[in-house]
Order: sequence, then structure tokens, then C-alpha cells
Amino acid sequence: MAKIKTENNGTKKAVIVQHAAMLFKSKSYSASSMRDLAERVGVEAPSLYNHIGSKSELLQSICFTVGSTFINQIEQIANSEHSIVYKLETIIRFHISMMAENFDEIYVANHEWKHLKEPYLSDFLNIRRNYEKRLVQLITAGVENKELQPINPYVAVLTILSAVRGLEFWQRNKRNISKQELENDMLTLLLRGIIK
Amino acid sequence: MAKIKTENNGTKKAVIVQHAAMLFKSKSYSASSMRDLAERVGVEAPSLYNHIGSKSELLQSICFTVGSTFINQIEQIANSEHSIVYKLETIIRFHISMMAENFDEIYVANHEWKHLKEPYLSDFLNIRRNYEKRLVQLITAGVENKELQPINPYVAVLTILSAVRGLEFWQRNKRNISKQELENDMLTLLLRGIIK
DNA sequence: TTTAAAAACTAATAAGTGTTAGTTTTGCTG
DNA sequence: CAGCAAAACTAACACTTATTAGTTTTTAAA
Repeated sequence: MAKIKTENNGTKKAVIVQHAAMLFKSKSYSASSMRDLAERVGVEAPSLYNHIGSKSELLQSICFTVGSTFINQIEQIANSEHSIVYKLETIIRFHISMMAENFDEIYVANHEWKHLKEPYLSDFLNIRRNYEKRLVQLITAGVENKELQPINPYVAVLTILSAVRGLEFWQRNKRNISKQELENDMLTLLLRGIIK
Repeated sequence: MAKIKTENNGTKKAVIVQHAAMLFKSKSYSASSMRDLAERVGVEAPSLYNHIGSKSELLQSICFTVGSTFINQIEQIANSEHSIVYKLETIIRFHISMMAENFDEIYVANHEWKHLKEPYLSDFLNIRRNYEKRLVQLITAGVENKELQPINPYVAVLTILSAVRGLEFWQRNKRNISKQELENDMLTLLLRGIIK
């Protein structure tokens, strides 16, 4: 009866994936049923299978889109000619922007990747390890450089990545804190510390 | 046939809850079945109901134990007579220790609270809001104090809590980085920043 | 307006879910 | 060793799950 509305741009599969991201975010992957998803899309559950292969394919779609976006960005920045501090700042700002504009997908990629099936699970973890490795290299260079404090690069990466991930809590308070203020204060805290 | 082994200390329910924490951590709450849990405990699924009320009661147990532990600690520290920086440092160190010693429970409380049923869901969120509020008060006092940089206290709290939460990734690298090094480097980064 | 493909539908399947009922075994206490 | 409660078991329940098969409707081109 009701047909899937594609908003000019994009395929019907894209519409389903986007609804899936919202659903998986709010209920988690395992607790989300294809009937839930169908209802949001405005269709009966079996109709979804005219456009997608399976439930787990949806999760794959979400996780790998997010993964490659971040990998592309860090490759681009890493190969540019800037100071380490500038590169680091740019990367953090990118995380914050992505968090603001693609919240659902990033949330799902961060929280639900566990439910990927092999070989996708391994592939995804490789992508993530790769990303972390590049960040570690960047910070290691900065420490040798004396641009950065002499701290363990792994700890720095872990702290930075976790801090920007925590922006998901910001979504609740969107009204109280502007993106600009958030970006600047978080950068200050991570780059210069909280102690005056 | 096989009986639940209680290791001198604690009830059989405690044993089940601890296994549940491990299971929910590795498979997520929704994807964990009572049959999975029973297998880990070494018993048939219906036997669990001699000791517990329901699956969701297990999640409640885990979440509220963790919640009250943190609330107790912050109340104790907040009411003590120390500098803001010292209090902040103590709180961060407490998070790191808890993460090292009660990893499963904390992970589950952080990731699976969504599946709590009302009124427990609301109660849990209240506890968490309360904890954050106390931290915000502490940092606000520190900013007025001039002990801390003039940044938005909410952003600081969000960043700090997310950073320590990220210690869950450290579990993978436990062998490479000692707890001491981790604690000191993360404190340095959060309190003094990464820029030299 | 006929035709063919795309995409919706209904009905059904096999597997898995939390949980209850009823029964048997276990282990302690008298 | 008898008896009793605690705690295990098996069998079964009512539901939900992702997905398939088969059919009808919709859409667009001829």
C-alpha cells in the first residue's frame, strides 16, 4: 500500500539504512526487529527484502560507511603539510562535526559493531585498529617533535577518541551549549588541560 | 545435576549476577539468552529462577550496584576538605581503579542501561544526572576559584567522564601499559593538556 | 491500453525467547 | 535413616524472531 519515499536523492535501500540507524541507535541492534523497522519505513516487514538482503547487511552498511569516512579523512590530513598540533586539532574538529551531522550512524558504528558477523567483524576491527594506529603515529611524531608533552601516545589516543565519542551525551544538551562553544572548550581541555 | 558454586563468600544469586555481567558485556543484554547464562553458570535455564526473579532483575542489580558505588564515592570526596584539583584527581583515579577491578559490571551499566524497564530506567538516569550535577558543581567552584581554566563546566564533565569511560579499550592493551602509567598519563592529559 | 518489471502484500515456517508447572534429586537436620 | 526444604531437572507455554514463498498491486514504458 504505502510506498517507500525516496527524497529525490538516493535509493530506497538508503532510506531503509537511515531508518535502521535511527532504530538501532534508540533500541540497540538486537532489540530491534525487522517489524519495528518496517513500521518506521511505512511498509510491511517482508517488503523490506525487496531492497535489502538481511538485517545484518544493514548493520554492515552503517558501520563501513562510517569507518571509511574517518579513514579517508585521516589519510588526507596525515599526508598534508601542517604542524602536528594543527593536524590534531583538525581531526578533533572533524569528529565533532561528524558527531553533529551523522549522529545516528556514528552511534551505531560505535556501539553495535559487536553484532557484525564474520568476516565483517574482523574487517571492521581492522579498520578501527588502522585508524588508531595512524593517530598514534601522529602523536608519537609530535612527542619526538617536542610539540606535545612526553606522554604515552596510546593513552593520548585513547583519551582523545573517548572524549570525542562522549559527544553523544551532548546531543541531550544541544540547546544549552552551541557547537562552537563545545568545539572550542573541548579542544582547550584536550590540548591545554583543565588546570590554569 | 551440577550445582551452583558459591565461593565461600556471597549468595548463589551473586554468582549468577556476576556471570550475567560477563555475558551481557560480551554479547549485549538483548542478545544474551537465559540459556546462554545458564550454560555459563553450569545449570539448566529454569534452575536460575530458583535464585532470581527475572532476566531484567539481573540488569537492575548490575546497574544499581555500580551507580551507588560512584554516588557514594563522590559524596564522600565532595564533603571533604581539599583543593578542587585534588578532588578532581581523586575522582578520576577512582574511576580508573573501578574500571580495572569491576570492569564487567561497569561496562554493562554504561552500555546496557537502556534496557532497564520503568521505573528502574528513570531511577538510573536520575542517579547518573545526579552524579554529573555534582561534578559540574565541583568544576564550577574550581573555575570561580581560578584553580581551573574558564571553560564550560558541562563540557569539562562530559570530556572527563567520556575519557575515563574509554578505559574499556585499555583492557585490550593491559599488557602493554601499566595501570600506573595509564593513570598518570591520563591525569596529565586531562589536567594539563597535551600541548607542552 | 497492453505488458512487464518493481515492489507491495498475506501467509507461513522453523528457530529461539523468557518463563511456569510439575517432578525428581540433593543435602542437611533431627 | 527419615523427612524436609532447597535446588536441580524435564516438558511445555505462548510469543517473537528473521526470512521465504507465492500472490497481488503499482508503476512506467510500448
